[in-house]
Amino acid sequence: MITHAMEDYLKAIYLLQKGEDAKVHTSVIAQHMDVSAASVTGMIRKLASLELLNHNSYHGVKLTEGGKKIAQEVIRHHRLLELYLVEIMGFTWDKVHHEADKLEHVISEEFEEKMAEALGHPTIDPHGHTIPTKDGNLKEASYKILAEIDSGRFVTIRQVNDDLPEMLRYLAGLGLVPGAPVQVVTKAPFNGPLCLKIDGFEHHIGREVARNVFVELSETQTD
Amino acid sequence: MITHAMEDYLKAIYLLQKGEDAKVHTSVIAQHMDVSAASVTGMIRKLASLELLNHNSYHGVKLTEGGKKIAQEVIRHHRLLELYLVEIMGFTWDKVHHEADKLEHVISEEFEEKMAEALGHPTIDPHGHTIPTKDGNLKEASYKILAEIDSGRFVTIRQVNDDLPEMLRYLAGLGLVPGAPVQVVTKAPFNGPLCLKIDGFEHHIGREVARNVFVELSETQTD
DNA sequence: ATTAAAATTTAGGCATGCCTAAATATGACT
DNA sequence: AGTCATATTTAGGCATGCCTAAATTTTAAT
Repeated sequence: MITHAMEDYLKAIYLLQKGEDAKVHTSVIAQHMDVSAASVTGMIRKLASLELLNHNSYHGVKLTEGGKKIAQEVIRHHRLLELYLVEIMGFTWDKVHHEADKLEHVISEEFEEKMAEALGHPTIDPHGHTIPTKDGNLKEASYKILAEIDSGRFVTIRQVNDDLPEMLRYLAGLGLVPGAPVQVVTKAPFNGPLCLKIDGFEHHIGREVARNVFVELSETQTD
Repeated sequence: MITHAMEDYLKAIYLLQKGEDAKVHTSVIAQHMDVSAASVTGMIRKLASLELLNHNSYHGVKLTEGGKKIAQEVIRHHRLLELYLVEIMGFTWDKVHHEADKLEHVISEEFEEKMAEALGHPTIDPHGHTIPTKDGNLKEASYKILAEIDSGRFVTIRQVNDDLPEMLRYLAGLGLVPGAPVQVVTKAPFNGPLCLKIDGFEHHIGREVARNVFVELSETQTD
């Protein structure tokens, strides 16, 4: 029996397991899930006994195909829910992460299908993350971090971190949402703020925010 | 902190506490929730310590105002969910009880409000049960049991039990849904079947089914 | 290679919520 | 009032999932 806690761990490990072969360490999981390292070790033992991951003691874990499949299903639930809550129910994009975190564990496959149909089988959630397909395909596009873009470049916003409601409200107020074209006008030194031209207006945002926004370089354009 | 299990107990006790002052006994709760009597005693102790109910040892329990309030909120969630799943998402009415039983504990107040708005602040769920108002008003109409209606009488279907998916599919196939006008043509003796005239056609249903359907007497009519 | 710091695991504990078996209280009948 | 069946509670146990503190392993630095 897969419990909600197990699903949460599998999801976290999947998302932290950036490189396909990279091992994920206990401490990283513990920090991401806000539990003690000892708790992570305990859960790892349980998941390993169910062959949902392989554990190399003291050297991290790696999901098996079975573990990956469950993680992808949970992530599909989560991202479909986020989009459904925004598009169909009228939630603002800062509230949906928390709501989806609870709902993702309890909805049925039929609920998932009804959402997918209502949304026209979407591929991207409100924050720009790829929605895994039903058969478990998840190719996360790898975008660049806005904070690391050179000044002068033109970019398109592609993704924002979804778990910081206040930051999401701030970003929405600036127009920094997926799809928005933006120019990095200047970057102040000593980790200073970025000056961005968004929709014709200049805004200054700190590096911390800029590290939570992911972009794609545009063809250089003159506007 | 109110756990999901506590919410389930409070909901069950509320629904079993038919008369306003009636005590609900341990064994009745145990049977309704499919757990042992000992488990019920344990949970009762916990709920009593939180002053959500009063426990008169060996003589049953009675919800306090606080306990009632929580029960009503859970029931409001459940019934709004059932209607939302049917009306907005396109579920059939036999599937929604199970889905709502899981969702009712995890949705936010905002989720509840969005559903109520989308549905136009409804008062009745797909099976004919009253949806408590936000301020906790629940006047359950008391209908008559179809099995106990005298032959010859005209009735309107008002309510059906929502937790037996197969029976719900059967009833829907017959047209025995809330709002349907029906005549009890005959009742076979020795707990035999009822002959009903529904939408011009005669159908024969067993007593067990007829005990799960609740009706209101119509003005006697000639049709 | 030794040692110290950091990461990880083990050990033991706690709350929740379920169980079975045993003890106890209630209520109905004689 | 005494007896017995039934209902309820108490006692003790188990799985889950978290915790802290102690022991152990790894890794990095000298």
